[in-house]
Amino acid sequence: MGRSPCCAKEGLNKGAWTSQEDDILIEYIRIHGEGKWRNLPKNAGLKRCGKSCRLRWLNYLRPDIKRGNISPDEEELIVRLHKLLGNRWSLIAGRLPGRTDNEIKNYWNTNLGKKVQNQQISTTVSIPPKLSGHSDENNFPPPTVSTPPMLSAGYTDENNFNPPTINLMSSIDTSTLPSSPISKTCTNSHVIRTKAFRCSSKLIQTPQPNKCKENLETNVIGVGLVPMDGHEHHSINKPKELSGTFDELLSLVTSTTTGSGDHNNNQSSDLGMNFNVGDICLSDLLNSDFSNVCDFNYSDDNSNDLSPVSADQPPLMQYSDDHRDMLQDWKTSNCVQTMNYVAPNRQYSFSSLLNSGGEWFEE
DNA sequence: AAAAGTTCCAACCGCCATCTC
DNA sequence: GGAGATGGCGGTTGGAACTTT
Repeated sequence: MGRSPCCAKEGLNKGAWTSQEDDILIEYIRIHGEGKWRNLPKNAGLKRCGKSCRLRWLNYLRPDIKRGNISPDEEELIVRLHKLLGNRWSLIAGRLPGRTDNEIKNYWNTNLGKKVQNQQISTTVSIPPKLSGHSDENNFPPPTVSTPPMLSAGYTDENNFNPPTINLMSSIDTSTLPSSPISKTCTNSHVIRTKAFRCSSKLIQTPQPNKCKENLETNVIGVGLVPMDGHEHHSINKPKELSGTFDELLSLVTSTTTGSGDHNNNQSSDLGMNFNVGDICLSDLLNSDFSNVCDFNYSDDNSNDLSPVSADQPPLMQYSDDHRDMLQDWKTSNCVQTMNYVAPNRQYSFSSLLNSGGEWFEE
């Protein structure tokens, strides 16, 4: 049943690699580059399965592998990413330069999994869902964050397309949340998916939304993350390729501990994972455990101020009539799919979008 | 000192998505 | 469009290293 093995197993070495084998593999890849794994053993003279060669290279021999213990910052980041992504180790590893998915997986299975499980048990038993600044008896570092990550890409020029700003603030204190859809979303969490998805870069266009036409200069499915590489400036009339990466989106969430959320630091090529909504549904992200990832502080004023506020951050969104109209537009149009909202000089927070109504994400 | 138990992690395995013909 | 090839992923395993008894 299923596929045949990737290679004939007869006569192949298994188990630990010898230094000679390592040298052969390194030398071969130095000359020929990566890829063609199936042919590599034969061409290189290795008695190994191609997959084994690939794994050895990726997990151990690659020159950019970072050795040594996982730092507390890395650990914290892993926890946060795992809350967001589940067991998608390769994606998590993509946020940790020099770390491999295998290493992170092992580290999780041997360390963090137990810690988190213990933490969750204790949380379930007696601890109210206050997620910031907690301590626990297992010495598990809490996901406290000193600086809220804030992507302020913004819009700089009507003629130069820039993505809408999404502000994701780290580490939520749900005890301050009003009883609102957002809090329900946050506390009723689950992990997005357990299986990695693969995406390819595609040009995606959607029908012009009726009401948003004035404001939507483009029709790009997604969260509107477009690399701000400073090289390519899109014309406002030009269909935009959805070239924002999942990595970039993650950087919004995870920038607090690593600084990787610096949006000027376009790392999209690092992960090489472009995403589109067909692959990574926004609703998936919303359903994920942002409650543990995002930092929202709500004012008690429920009037017009739906924006998250922070003591040391200016309001992320000035909720004006324009915004209310815009949000209404979004609700009544297919702007769920077209969130590349061109609004010069304005910033919209992700949470504000959330607050504007979960009904967006219904079909 | 040695046996037993535990932890850790490199490597293997099967499955799946994408690519290529 | 279909089938096989390929690459990549996450789950699992096996054994070395370490700790405890």
